[in-house]
Amino acid sequence: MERPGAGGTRRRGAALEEAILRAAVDELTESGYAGLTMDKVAARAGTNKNAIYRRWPNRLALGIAAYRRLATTAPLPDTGELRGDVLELLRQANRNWSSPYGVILRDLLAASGGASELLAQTQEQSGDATAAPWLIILGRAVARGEASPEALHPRVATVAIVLLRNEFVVRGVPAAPDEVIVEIVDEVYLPLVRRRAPLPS
Amino acid sequence: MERPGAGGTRRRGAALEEAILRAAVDELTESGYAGLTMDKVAARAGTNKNAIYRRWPNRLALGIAAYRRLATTAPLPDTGELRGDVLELLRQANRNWSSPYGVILRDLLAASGGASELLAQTQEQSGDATAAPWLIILGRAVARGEASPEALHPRVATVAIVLLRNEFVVRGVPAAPDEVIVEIVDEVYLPLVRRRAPLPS
DNA sequence: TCTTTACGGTACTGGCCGTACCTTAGTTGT
DNA sequence: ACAACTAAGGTACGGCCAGTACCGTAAAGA
Repeated sequence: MERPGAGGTRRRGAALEEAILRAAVDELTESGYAGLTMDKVAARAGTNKNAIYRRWPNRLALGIAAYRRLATTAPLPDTGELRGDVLELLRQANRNWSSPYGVILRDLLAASGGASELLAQTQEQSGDATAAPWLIILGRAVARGEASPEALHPRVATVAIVLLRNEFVVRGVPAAPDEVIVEIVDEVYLPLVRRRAPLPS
Repeated sequence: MERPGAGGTRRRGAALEEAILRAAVDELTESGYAGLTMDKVAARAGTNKNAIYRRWPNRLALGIAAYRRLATTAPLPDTGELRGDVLELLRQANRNWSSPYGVILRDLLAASGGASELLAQTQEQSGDATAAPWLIILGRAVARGEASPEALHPRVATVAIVLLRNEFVVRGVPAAPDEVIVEIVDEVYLPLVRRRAPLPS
């Protein structure tokens, strides 16, 4: 459909792989994972399904490979104050998950049937990758005396982002309103990490 | 395949609907939503796809109707102590979500594409239904002086169950280990609801 | 008994995944 | 320069499944 230098040239190897992947990414963003069909990708890349199946074993693998192209990493905020950092991290995630990428990610997770050996290292997976930025900004907050050292625990540190993710899991597609984010921060997260209450009597 | 009184009897109306739904439930528990095909349900109910499509517009609707049959409600725990109640509620949810039902629910949620008008009132949806039991056991805890009145806020009250749900969303199928539940309770939930820290200087 | 309703049977379209097989062009080694 | 190999292109399937169409026929109601 769109061979570059039309005529005799026949693409091979990396060039063709690149074209396929680019076509898959386009299909994914336009039609989502449900609309990602092997025939359409092949047509769009100006090739046929053979070339795809020689590189990826099935549709899911292609979908995941294409998704990896979309995953972006934003720089870690550093506003000098814990509340600002937390709000910014949450708003980044909110934007990201409410974009088409978030929908695609959910579909891929569903398609891989929970047993996400394939998705495994797609960022946001593996827990560590999720926890890392939170531990960093919390570490800075502890140094400033804004947070208690006991908060430097993955389960505690990631509470805010987990609550936000829940909004997407339970309600569907659209972005969480900013009030929700503020509420998570002020009603839950900051009270939790600031100073832990002593055991009662 | 299994008409009850074989021979001349032809089922109609409610009886047939019941048989279809029962067949769909069986298929759903045996093969999950992915394995729920209209042909198999029809065969299993001893009828054909027409009878199904006269009642439900598509596969998803049938799947949801069948799922509703599986959703069970457990009685609210009342151990006389907040920690015990919380642990019990979480363990109930853990059992439920790690059973086949949890997998099916996730598939249905994914298939309805976030816009879950259909799933809407399948329990565990609509927020209120989720928050209600937590507000009740927290209310008792507040009366006993075990928790702070500020904790009687849906966002705060449901933190524990949301964190547990996250375990299922991020990691896949299997049950969360009991240590995770205990950690959620002791590291996050109880510190959060007991006594809120005052704003720092 | 006669009419209406809805079930049963069957066949079909259309979409899509994944595979097979063969032809042809580009690449590599000699 | 030529041969041998590798990988792309073309095309045609098989199989599965959702959803639709049509028709004969049993049950329910008047």
